Amino acid sequence: MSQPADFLPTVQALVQCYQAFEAYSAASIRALGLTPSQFDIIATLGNTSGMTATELGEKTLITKGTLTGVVDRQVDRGWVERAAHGSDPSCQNVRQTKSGEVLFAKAFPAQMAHLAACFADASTAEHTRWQTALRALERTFRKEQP
Amino acid sequence: MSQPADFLPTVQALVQCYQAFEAYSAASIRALGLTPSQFDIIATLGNTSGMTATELGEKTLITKGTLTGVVDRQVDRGWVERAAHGSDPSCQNVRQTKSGEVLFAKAFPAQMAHLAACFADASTAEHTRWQTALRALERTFRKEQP
DNA sequence: CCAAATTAGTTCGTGTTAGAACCAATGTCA
DNA sequence: TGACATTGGTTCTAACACGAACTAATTTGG
Repeated sequence: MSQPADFLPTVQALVQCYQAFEAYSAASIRALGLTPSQFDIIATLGNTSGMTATELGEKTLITKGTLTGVVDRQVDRGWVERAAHGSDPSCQNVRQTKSGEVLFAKAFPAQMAHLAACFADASTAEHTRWQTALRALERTFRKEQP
Repeated sequence: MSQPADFLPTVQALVQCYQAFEAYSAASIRALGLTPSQFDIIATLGNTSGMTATELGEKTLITKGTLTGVVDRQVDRGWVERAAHGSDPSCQNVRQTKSGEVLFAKAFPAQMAHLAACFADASTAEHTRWQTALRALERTFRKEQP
């Protein structure tokens, strides 16, 4: 049986790594006047013709109850709009407005540049190692789920 | 210069891995009738004679503004208390009550057992790989900070 | 010895979060 | 065709979350 002494360092390393990423990433997003969730929506909707709220929730990992509010606020700001879904009238199509596209065109490259800066001297091999390790660890957490 | 195509998969893997951990971990914490933050406080304060709010915030990575509210609610529930700090009267000593200790004694082992379950067949070598990768990735995010 | 900078906590405003209960429209099956 | 489950969204509640502004107490400098 696995002991806390074995897995706690792993869990702590994961949490600290994620927090470091969050802090680094959020700093630049906030500098753009956005929250992380708002950026997430804008980035996901950018260069698409919109999608249903359910789809948007799946891609951004925001639950549907939360999504209603996040989208509401973006509608208020005029960045996205809810339109009727072509085929299925019970769905809606959430998509960016012109002003949302302008914001996307400014914010997305800025954020990519910010992230690129800290990865400037990471090799391809290193990225491969990271991805392999992270995916294996993710499977560890998922395999126990129903 | 680093391209999004290089580092985005890494970032996505990190976020998805963390989300998987959060979901797995939070499920069992909620089953105990606690929130992740509440558990964090209880676990950090367990088996100690208390600490200052600042110290508690550093260990749990909860910012001080948030911490006031989280501790308030635990005081209401009778799990922790704010006492005067021995030496420095401008500090306080946040510590568990008897009832908090009872909760810790029940909740902490339960959560450790839950985590142990998913790590049951992870080798020591695998933990080492994970920790090495995560710490290197964390440094990547921190080295750019002021 | 007093003014200015620091430190520990609280308060406040805005926004995010999960989950449960809810509603309306659609689909299923007897 | 009519009860019934399913699906897509919204609403509600309780709890976090962060940053900024604030208070009170302690240091530090001159």
